[in-house]
Amino acid sequence: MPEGHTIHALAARLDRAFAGHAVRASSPQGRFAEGAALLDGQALLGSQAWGKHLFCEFDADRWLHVHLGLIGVFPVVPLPMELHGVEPEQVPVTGAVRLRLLNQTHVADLRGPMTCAVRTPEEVAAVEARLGPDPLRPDADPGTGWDRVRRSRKPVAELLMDQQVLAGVGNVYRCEVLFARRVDPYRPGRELRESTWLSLWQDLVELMPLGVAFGQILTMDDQVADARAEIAAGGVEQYTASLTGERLGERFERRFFVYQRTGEPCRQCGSRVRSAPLAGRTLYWCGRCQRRR
DNA sequence: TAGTGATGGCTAA
DNA sequence: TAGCCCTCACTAC
Repeated sequence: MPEGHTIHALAARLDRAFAGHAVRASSPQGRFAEGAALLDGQALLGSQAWGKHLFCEFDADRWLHVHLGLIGVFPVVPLPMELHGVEPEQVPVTGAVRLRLLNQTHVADLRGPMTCAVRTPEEVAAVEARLGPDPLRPDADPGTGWDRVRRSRKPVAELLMDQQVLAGVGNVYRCEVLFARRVDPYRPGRELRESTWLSLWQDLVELMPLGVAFGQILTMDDQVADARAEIAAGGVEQYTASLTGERLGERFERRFFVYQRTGEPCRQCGSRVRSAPLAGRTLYWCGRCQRRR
């Protein structure tokens, strides 16, 4: 279930479990045997995310590059006490594990990724150069995304999903922020005002860190307020650190403005939420609230 | 128990 | 545009 917030949280989890020490790497499935051999025994220096791409820096200028795609998973799990410090082959494997990272206390099994490769620093830079600004990165500049949007005839809902325009935004965030700002999803990028683009960007900058902190996408005003209050009270750091899998411990009820609410009444105006395919995924929107003005 | 669609996106055609 | 990665949650039977 990877939009960008998932990958940022994953990078932090990997670092908490593995960074700073040598890691055992293997490919139980066999499809990444050569790459795993390059990483095996090297120290993990640190992990970072750019949009939906995960980069883990190992010793000797070796970078693990992972993209989960739609169906990939990479849970980081504490080893049961009886398996602490055992040899890698003694830790049971279930299913098709492309890459396993293991140390004395944790195991991380990567399954079903779209991309799993060992890269050079130059190759990592080339991947990052193709990506647009990531609202979760402090160095991100929304202006580079706007340069593409303002010249494009494509619908804004398609541009929001284009990783060269914005890195890390997936189908949930695109539908929800377009609704929140009452933007017609079919409005061509070149007809969008810059102020509208910046308001969409600002919403993402404010909402996506909540996704990282709580492990789920939060967009509804009341849930966002509750999440912010919890962060202000200082209770979230421990909560985040305890997250291991993707769906463990959902703190908030799953609830959105329009996402996956086809045919249900719009929470704002009561008219039916509509849906249609756009850019390869199902777009959800309110035809009345998001009418072009 | 089997089938299906999904919070992606690359490659081949 | 179809295939693919081959997981996971949910639904129909």
